[in-house]
Amino acid sequence: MATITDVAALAGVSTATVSRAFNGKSTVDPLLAERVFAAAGELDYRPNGLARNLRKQVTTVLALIVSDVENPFFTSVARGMEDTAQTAGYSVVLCNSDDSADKERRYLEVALQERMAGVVISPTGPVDGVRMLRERRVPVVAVDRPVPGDVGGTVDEVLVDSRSAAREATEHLIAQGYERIGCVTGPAGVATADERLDGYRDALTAAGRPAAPQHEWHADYRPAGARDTTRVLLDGPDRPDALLVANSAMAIGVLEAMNERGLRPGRDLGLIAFDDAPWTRAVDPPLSVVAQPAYDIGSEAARLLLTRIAAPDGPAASTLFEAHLVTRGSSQRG
Amino acid sequence: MATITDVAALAGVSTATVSRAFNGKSTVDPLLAERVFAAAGELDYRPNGLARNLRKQVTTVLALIVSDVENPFFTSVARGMEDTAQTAGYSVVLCNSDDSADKERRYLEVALQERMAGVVISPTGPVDGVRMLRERRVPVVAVDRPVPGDVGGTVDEVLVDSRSAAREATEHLIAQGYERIGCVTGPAGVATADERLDGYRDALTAAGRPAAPQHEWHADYRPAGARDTTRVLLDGPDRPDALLVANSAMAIGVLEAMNERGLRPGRDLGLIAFDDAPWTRAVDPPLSVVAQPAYDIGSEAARLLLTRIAAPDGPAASTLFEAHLVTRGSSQRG
DNA sequence: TTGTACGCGTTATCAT
DNA sequence: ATGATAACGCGTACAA
Repeated sequence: MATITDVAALAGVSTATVSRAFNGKSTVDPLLAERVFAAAGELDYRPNGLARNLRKQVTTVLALIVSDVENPFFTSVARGMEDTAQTAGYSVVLCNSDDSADKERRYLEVALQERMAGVVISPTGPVDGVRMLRERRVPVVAVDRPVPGDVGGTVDEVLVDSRSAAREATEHLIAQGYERIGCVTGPAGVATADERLDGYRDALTAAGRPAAPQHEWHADYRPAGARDTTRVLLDGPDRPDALLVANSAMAIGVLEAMNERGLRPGRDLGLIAFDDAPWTRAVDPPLSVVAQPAYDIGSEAARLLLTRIAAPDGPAASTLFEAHLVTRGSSQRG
Repeated sequence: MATITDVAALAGVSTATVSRAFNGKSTVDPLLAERVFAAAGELDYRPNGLARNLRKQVTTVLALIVSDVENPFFTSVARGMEDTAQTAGYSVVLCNSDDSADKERRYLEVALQERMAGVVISPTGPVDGVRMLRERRVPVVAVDRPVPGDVGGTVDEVLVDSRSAAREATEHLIAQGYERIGCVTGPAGVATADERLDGYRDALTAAGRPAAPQHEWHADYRPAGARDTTRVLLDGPDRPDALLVANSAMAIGVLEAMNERGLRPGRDLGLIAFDDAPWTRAVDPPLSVVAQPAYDIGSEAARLLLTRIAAPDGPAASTLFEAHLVTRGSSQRG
C-alpha cells in the first residue's frame, strides 16, 4: 500500500508538502498541490489513519454503548447520533452491552485502549467504569438513564421525562373510564422502570385512587418476561382492565398473552406502551404509545459529546426531553 | 496517560520486557513480570492501541455495513457477527449505508483508511467499492445479497435461499385454499426482492395457475411504501385474497392498510411475511412468517471473514442457508 | 532471559 | 511556501 513517502517521491516534493496538501492547508502552491494529487491518484494512495491517529493522539471515533441493540429505541438513538457525528467528521462504533455490567466494562476498556474520542452510553454498571474514562479525560454522555451511583450529577446526560409521560398516559386511561389500571414496568432499580412506575402512581394518587401493589408488576424489559407476567396477571384475581407497559418489547409479550386468551386491546384491556415502534401501527386496534424522541436524543447526545471534546472542562450538562402521548385505538373502550 | 516507557522505568526494566509481559510471551521471568504488572497497576497503564496497530500494521476491528440498521433482520445479523468476532478478540463497527451507494462508498473508504481487518456488507452499490478493498487485500464477505455485478462470484458470500422459501410459503397459501394470491416484494433489481418474487411465481406456475402481473407489486422495503401500495391493491379491481410480503417492515404497512379497512389477516386476506420479527406474535391472529436464520448468518459471516483474514487467498466461499416457514394464524382462513 | 535500537506513517516544529 | 527532521508509543530483530 502506497505511503506518503511514495507520493512525495513521485511528486518530487517532501512528505511535509504532501501532508499539507491532503489536509487542505492554504499555504501550499496550487501547482505543487496539483502534482501531489496526481501522484496520489496514480499510486491510489490513502492516508493511513492509524499513523495519523498516533501522531495526533486523538481519533475521530465515538462509541455508543447500548444495553440492547435489538431495541428500536436504541437503534433510533444510534441513527440520530450517527447523523450528527457524521457531519462533524466522526464515525460511530455501536457496542451492545446486553445489560451486562461485565460486557459494558469490557467495551469501556476498549474505548480507552483505542483512544476513542468520546462515549455515549446507556449505563448498566456502576459509576466506576464511567469514572475511569473521565479520569483519563475521555468525555462521556449518558443517555436514557443516569449513571447509577453518580451522586451530584457529574456526567453529562440526555434523559427523557418518563415520569410525567407515564403520568399523562395513566391519566388518559383514567379519563377513558378504565377502573383497574395496572402497570408492567422494567426491572426494579433501572431508572426508567422506576420512573415510569412512579408516574403511574402519581396519576392514581392524584385521582384519589388507592395505590394497589397487586397491580404493579416488574418484568425484564423483554417480550418473553412480559408475556409470562401477563399470563399470570390475566388469569389471577382482581384482573386489571387496563395496563401501562414500560417499553415496546414488553408490549409484544403482553399482546401475545392477550391473543392467547382472545382478549382485544381497548375493549377488553386498555393498553398504552412506551416507545413508538413502527409495528405499533400494525396491530388492531393500533397501539397507543408514549413516543420518545429517540432520534433527537441520539443527535443531542452527539452534540453534547462534541462540545465536551472541544471543551473538556466545565459543569455537567443535563438535557431533559419530553415524551408525548399518542392515543390510538388500544386505549379506548369503544 | 502513562506509557510503556513510564512502566519500564518504574519497574526498572526495559520497554521490551514490559511489552513482552503484556503480550504474554513465555520468555519473561515471572519475577520481572510481577514487577511489571505492579508498576503498570500503580500507573494505571493501558497499552496504546493506536501505537500497537500502527506497529503491527493491522487492527482487530471489523466493519459491518448494513443497508438498514433499523431492520431487525440486520440487527440479528449484527449480534451473530459480534458474538463470534468477540470470542476471537475482534470488535465490530456497525455502519448504516441506508441503501445509498454513496454512503456505502464512504464507509468503505473509512474501513480502508482506518485499516480495518475486514468487512461484512449487505451490498447496495456496484462491485467497484468492494473490489477496491479486495485489491488492498482487505477481506470482504457479502451477506443477504450477492455483490451487484460480481460476475464469477469472486467474493465470499453468506446468503439465504429466499426463492425456495418464497415458493414454499406460496404453496402453503395455495394449499390453504387461497385463490388470488399476490406478492408485495422489494425494489426491482435488489436480489432478495427479485428472488422472492421468482419463488412466488415458481409456486403459481407449478400449480398450473396463470402468471398474473397485476398481482405483483414492488415497494421500497419500508412500511410507508408498502402501506400505500396495499391501499391501492385493496381498493383496486381483482383484489387478491392472500399476500406474500417480502420483508417484515413492509408487513407493517400492509397490516396498517388492512386495519384501515377493517380487514382481518387470515380470514379476509391470507398473509405471510419474510422475517420472524418479535412483533409478529403480537398481532391477532399471529403472523405466519418465513424465518431466516439471521443470527447464524452473522455468525457465519464473521467466521468466514476470520478465516479469510488468516488465509487471504484461496477460492471464494459461498454459504447458503435455508429459511423455513412458520405457519401461524394469518395464513389460514379459519 | 533481557536490553538496545529501529521503524511503522503521519503531523508539527523549525529553519530556510 | 517548502523541506528536513523529530516525535507519537509500541513491537521485534538483533545483540548480549
